Amino acid sequence: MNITEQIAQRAAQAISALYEAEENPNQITLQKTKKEFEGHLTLVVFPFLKISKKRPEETAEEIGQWLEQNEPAIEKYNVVKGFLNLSISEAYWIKLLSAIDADPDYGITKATADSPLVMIEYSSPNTNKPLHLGHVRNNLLGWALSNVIQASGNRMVRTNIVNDRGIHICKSMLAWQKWGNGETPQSSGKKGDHLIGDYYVLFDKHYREEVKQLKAQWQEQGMTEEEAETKAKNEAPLITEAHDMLVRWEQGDEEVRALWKKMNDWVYAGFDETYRALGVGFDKIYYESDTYLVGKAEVERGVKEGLFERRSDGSVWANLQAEGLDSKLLIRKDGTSVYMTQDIGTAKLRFQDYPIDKMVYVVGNEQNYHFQVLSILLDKLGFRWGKDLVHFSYGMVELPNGKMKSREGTVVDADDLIAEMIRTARETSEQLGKFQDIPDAERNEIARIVGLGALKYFLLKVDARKNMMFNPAESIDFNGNTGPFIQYTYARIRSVLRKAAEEAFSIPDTLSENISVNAKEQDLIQHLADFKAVVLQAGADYSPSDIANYCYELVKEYNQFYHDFSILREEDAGKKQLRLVLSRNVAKVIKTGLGLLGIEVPERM
RNA sequence: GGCUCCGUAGCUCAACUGAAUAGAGCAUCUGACUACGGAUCAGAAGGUUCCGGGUUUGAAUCCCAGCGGAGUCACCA
Repeated sequence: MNITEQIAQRAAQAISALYEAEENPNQITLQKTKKEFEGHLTLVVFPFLKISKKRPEETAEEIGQWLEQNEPAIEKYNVVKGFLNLSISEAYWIKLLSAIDADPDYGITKATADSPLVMIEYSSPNTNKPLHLGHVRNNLLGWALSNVIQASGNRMVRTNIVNDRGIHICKSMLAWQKWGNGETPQSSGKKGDHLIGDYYVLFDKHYREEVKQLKAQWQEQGMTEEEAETKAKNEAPLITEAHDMLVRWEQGDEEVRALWKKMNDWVYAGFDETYRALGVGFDKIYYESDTYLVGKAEVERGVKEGLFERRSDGSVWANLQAEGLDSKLLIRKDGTSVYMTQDIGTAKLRFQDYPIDKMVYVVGNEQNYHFQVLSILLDKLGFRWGKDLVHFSYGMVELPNGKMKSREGTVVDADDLIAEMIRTARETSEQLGKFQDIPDAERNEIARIVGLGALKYFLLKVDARKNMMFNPAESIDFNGNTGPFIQYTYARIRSVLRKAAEEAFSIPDTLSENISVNAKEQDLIQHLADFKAVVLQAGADYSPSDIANYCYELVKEYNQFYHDFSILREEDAGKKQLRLVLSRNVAKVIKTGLGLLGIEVPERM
């Protein structure tokens, strides 16, 4: 139990003892005392006035007195209007710091065999184009979130669902057959996913050309513009060929399947490289080509059980009017499956593979409606985690000059972005003369850690729900609330500790309780103590952005403290020792927090 | 148009369940260096929390109406 919970419980006791009330202690919340006032924790007494039937000041005074007498951790209190400010004793702070210091796994709750099993799905790429900035946000959020959930005592399975089938892949395949001249990643030196993406673009280019010509031709023959355009889009030879190919794929045509496999393998090799660079990974990968038939079978079961209806044209629908939604298509009239069907199939397979207690989908907010429907459908089909599946919905990434649009070439490619971040990190460090005594291999490694840290932190510090602005120039700013700034602070702390060791300045096993603790130090200990309570134990309720901003807050405190330390460094040894213990713990907390976010920290930079 | 989300300093973002004078960074301005790591630190300035009502002892936060932006409403995924 942390100090905030402890005092809250005591305050609940105080209230029931003083006013004979039966209020449940859950109602009592303490907050950190604002800087302007004396104290560490503040109890707002307004909610209890109905029980005490006294004025705010009087009520606060009475509770304060009771706590001072009955709770040893509380040294004194003061009352400002309806706010009861409580001060925790120095002895208690030191005890707390020692406890934090003594626990090597501070902040992490390990899962046991009985812990809930949480499955998370993230990334979910299409195989017809490389990953872009939007995927980067997805991957980093997914990875960080899975770490947070795992660190709060859950068993974790990370999964990816790859959309490896459909008309879009056929387009790339067709273009490659027509104009590829047998190009391979080996022959051209291109990353596989980029190579396939290029053919997808090529298909689109030729297709649009065909549409344009046909449209003009048919307009001349007397069709209206709209008629001609629709007809051209549907009947252009290229799109017909692509459709034929999809049909052959569904029929299991050997030639098409072989080509499909070959090209998908190139893409996977490319994706793996990007995932490795981002530092994310998966325990299990699902492919839609394996799940769509399962989904269709589940839907058929639903029809038999009367959950869904088959219309006269053969299509299958779920009527969700009872839930306040429309009808949703599940199987087309030609018998092929849609997105929803595939997600149902994937869910079924996952449920077979693992005893899932909780399912988390990390998917963009443009699919909010889809997941609302999926939740209802899975529930109807009898999956026990269907009803309360979590759609961890995140906003779009926008650029200073507008949205990313593939047609307009404003898509920020993930691989390009990563390379650019590393390059900038390296250049900046060299310009600042940071790399003077460092061998080349280590320079590269530091540039990689710092560049990626900048990217990750920039994307994770923003509330996931919100659309965010990605400014490439600002992202690699090494000052302020940025990854590099936090990494830098960590490296400085390590440096302090190294020097202490060189001077044979020992850190005592137990801190004697007569060492005085100043307000700033108390503040830092408070931060450390809160880490577990506020950020980690609450688990999945807390998002990566909470942890990111928390780390930054801690670093700011440390920097102030560090500044004081330079002025007061000749002070007595006791204080110095305490400060070294603090440095060590600040380092530990920063490292843990960044680790959860998937951000590496260099020892020096 | 229906539904969902968002609107906070010039810009990018915080503010946990409603709580004290709404906080950071960037940019701007003023200071501190023969530098314990200057990728630094101290300080200043910057706000009608989109507008209007309501609930409450108390509202950026909850409710209603409006304005602005985004997403979605495919036999695409």
